[in-house]
This record gives sequence, structure tokens and C-alpha cells, in this order.
Amino acid sequence: MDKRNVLGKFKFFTESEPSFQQELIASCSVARLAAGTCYFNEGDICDQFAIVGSGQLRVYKVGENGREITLYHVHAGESCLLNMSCLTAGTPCPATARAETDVEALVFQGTDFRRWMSSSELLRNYAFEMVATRLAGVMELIEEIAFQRMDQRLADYLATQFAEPHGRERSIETTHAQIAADLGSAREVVSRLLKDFEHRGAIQLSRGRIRLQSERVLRSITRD
Amino acid sequence: MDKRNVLGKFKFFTESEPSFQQELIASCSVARLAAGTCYFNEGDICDQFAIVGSGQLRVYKVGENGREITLYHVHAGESCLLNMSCLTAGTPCPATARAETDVEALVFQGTDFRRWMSSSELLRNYAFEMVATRLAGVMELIEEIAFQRMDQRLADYLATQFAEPHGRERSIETTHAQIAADLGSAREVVSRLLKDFEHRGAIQLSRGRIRLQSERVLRSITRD
DNA sequence: ACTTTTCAGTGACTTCGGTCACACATGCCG
DNA sequence: CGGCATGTGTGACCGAAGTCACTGAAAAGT
Repeated sequence: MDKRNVLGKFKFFTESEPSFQQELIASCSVARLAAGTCYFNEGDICDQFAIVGSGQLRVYKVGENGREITLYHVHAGESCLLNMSCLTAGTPCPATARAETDVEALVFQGTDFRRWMSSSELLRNYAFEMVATRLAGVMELIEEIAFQRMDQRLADYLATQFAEPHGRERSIETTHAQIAADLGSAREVVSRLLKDFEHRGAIQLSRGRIRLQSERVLRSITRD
Repeated sequence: MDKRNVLGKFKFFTESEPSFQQELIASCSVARLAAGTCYFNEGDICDQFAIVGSGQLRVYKVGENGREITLYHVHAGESCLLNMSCLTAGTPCPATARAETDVEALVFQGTDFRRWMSSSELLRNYAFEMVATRLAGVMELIEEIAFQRMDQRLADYLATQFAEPHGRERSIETTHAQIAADLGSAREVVSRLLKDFEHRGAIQLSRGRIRLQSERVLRSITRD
């Protein structure tokens, strides 16, 4: 993997002085995480900052009962809000991050990152933009879990998944248990609702995959 | 209200060069918000940054049904995460903020604030620390609403309130409806649970006020 | 071709919590 | 004093969604 390819996805790199670009390239190292590996645990103190080159991370909370809820995903070309926040403030991470697929990432040392945050306006802007974007997502999430019913949330979830690039095929590969963990619910609940959606003709189910049948019907569930 | 008194509560001010202190003082204006006044609405674009000198703001989300849930409060000597984030990134606010009591605040122009974020390491550190703290709170909130029962959440809520300085009297002044809005629940639910707590001897209820009877009993509810 | 995992489907049951519809109680204010 | 607004107490009810306990299917491993 070429470092430049990865960094090239970030404005704070592409628009920087060549000298700073050199420094960035020289200071980072390539890390590989196998699917399922933990990137950081709740309570950890981070001393590295990572940007994802390929694959994706899932950042989530675990309840005592063992149920999980996904806060957000970090895709290729993105970085993690909590990672950044904990690193700059030196506070423990309030959640857990784990590789969902095999992940390649570029890793910077905390001291470097903090120094650059002082020196590079571009990096700062990137950071603040990221904070704002993720934050909005997290606020949205709160509203959803506080006020929306599972069927709506599930329908929204599916709509989002189908809209994503890899979902172009109008079909997504995941298990009901996965979805339940994303939504913070139980597998059986998700299974039941999905079956219901299928009966209504919105989707078509098979083991490990959900195919979109009718976007119209799915959307009609979203705003019942 | 003396600007210096308010700014004196912030490290980014007290530890700054006198010249920067002068600039801060000169550039801010004093704003007063009557209780109930809106500071910003969901969707607004902020172009000011405020720090609270006295009173408190409540930042919350509203669901379509009209129910509300509090994300966090901004007390005297604090500032608002969303305000800062939207301002620096220029994104619309993902929630609403309203004065709970009469509020006095110092207000800075967005352009000034952004400039200082570049020039002052201290201000940046303050900002990042604030992000980290609030973020941890918000993540905590997500875990709570996703996985905890109302009785636990309510008990936690009370415990926190009683622990606060003005709660030293072991008594808090608020209505059941207020609490319901904080927790994102319905008034009747809160009333029922409170009555139950009273029967168990944890608290004592009267109109507009809740007195702490036994911290031990209250804590025992927290970890049932 | 087997066994073993991993997924999915489903009925029965329970419970939390939201909603409705009230009855009071408290206190302020004209 | 007699309202009127605001807060509280409660019973009845209902539905969403979590849990338990299974049965089968589909893959994967050997």
C-alpha cells in the first residue's frame, strides 16, 4: 500500500506544502488489522492517530448485558472522532473500536499529531470538520434511539446501506445479528421485522444477504 | 457583570498573555437571556461563540411527537460543544439550546473566535478538552438510553442532581415534567417511579421539590 | 458424506414504558 | 374568596420489543 495513495484522500495532505507532506509521509507507519481485531477498548488512553486506507472500523458501546450499539463506522479515507479527541485531550476513550474487515491504516505518533495540530491550519480544519460531521451523526443517533421505533430505525438503516457504493447491487451482505448489534437490539427482533418487510415486498431475504425489492415500499415504512 | 470575572473562570484566559487578555475583553459583548429564551435552534448556523457567566443553558433534541431529551447542560464557567463545533466547521447545529434560568454570557464573533483558534494554543487546548469531556458525556448518554431501564436512569439522574453544589441541601427544585424532558420520557412514567422511590424511603416528594431521604437506598436502586 | 457451526424463523411469554383519562392538590392572583 | 394555572397521583390499557426455547437450513470443515 502506498502511503501517498492513502494520504491523497485527505485535504489536509493534498493542500499542504510539499515539505509538510514529506514530513507526514516520513512519520507515519503502515498498520494492518485483521478483521475482528480490536483497535482500542473503552477506557484506553490513545497515543496514536490513525487514518484508514482500506477496510472499515466499527466504533461501538457495550452494555452490561452484553448487547452492543454502533456509534459510527470509519471507512477508507476517514478517521475516528474518538481517537482524535482522546489523543488531543489525553482522556480515556469512551467506547470501543474494532476492525470489521481487514484494515490497512496509517498511524501517527501522538506527539507528532499534537505538534501538527498547532502548526497546520489545514489539519485543524480537517479535525474540526470531522468533529462536526461525526457529532451531528451521533446526535442524530440519540434522537433515533430515544424516539423512534425499531421498525423505522431498521428501515432507515437498510435504506442507508442500500444507498452506499458497495450496495449499488441493491443487495447487502450481513447477518441479522450484525444488524442487531448496529442498532443496539436483539437478533430475534431484527429477524421478525425483516420478515415483515419481506412480506410487505420491500426486500428479499436469504442467508447472509438482503436484496432490495422495492425502494418505494421500503421508504413507505420509513415514514409510517 | 464584570467580563473579567467571567473570563477568569477559563484557563485559556487566565494563563494568556496580558495583551491577548485585553483583546478578549475588548472583543466580547455581554448578552442576557431571559429564562426560556432560545439560544440556538436545530438547523441554525452559528456565527458567535458564547461562554456562560451565570445561569444555565439546556441543549436538547426534540422528537416529532414533541418529546424532548437533554443532551447536556451548560453551566456557569462552561461553553457549549455544539456551538463551538458548528462555528468552527460552519455546519448547522444538530440540536436546540435554550436558557433554563436567566443567563448572562459573553459573546464573541465567529471570525474572532476562528482567528484565535489558530493563534492561541491555550484556546485550542481548551476547545479539545471540552470536546473530549462533552463527548464522553454524550457517549455515556447513548449507552444509558440504549441499555438502561428508566428506573436506573432516573436514580442516576437524582444522584447526580443531589451531588451538585446547589443540591447540597439534599433537595432539588424541579418538576416531574422537567425531569421527563431531561430523560426523554413521559411525565407519568417519572411520577410513578418517583412515587416508588418514595415508598422505598429513598426520597421525599412535595410540589416542585424532591428531598433526599436516604442516599444508601437511592444508590441501591442505581445498581439493582 | 458426515458432523459442526453459523444463521434464520417462530411461537409463547413478559415487561417496561408510553398513552389516556381522569381526580386532586397547591398556590397564586385578581 | 373563588377561580385558574400548574403540578401531582393513579388506574386501565396497550403495544413494542426483549427473552426463552426451540426447529430447521445453509455453509464450512474434516
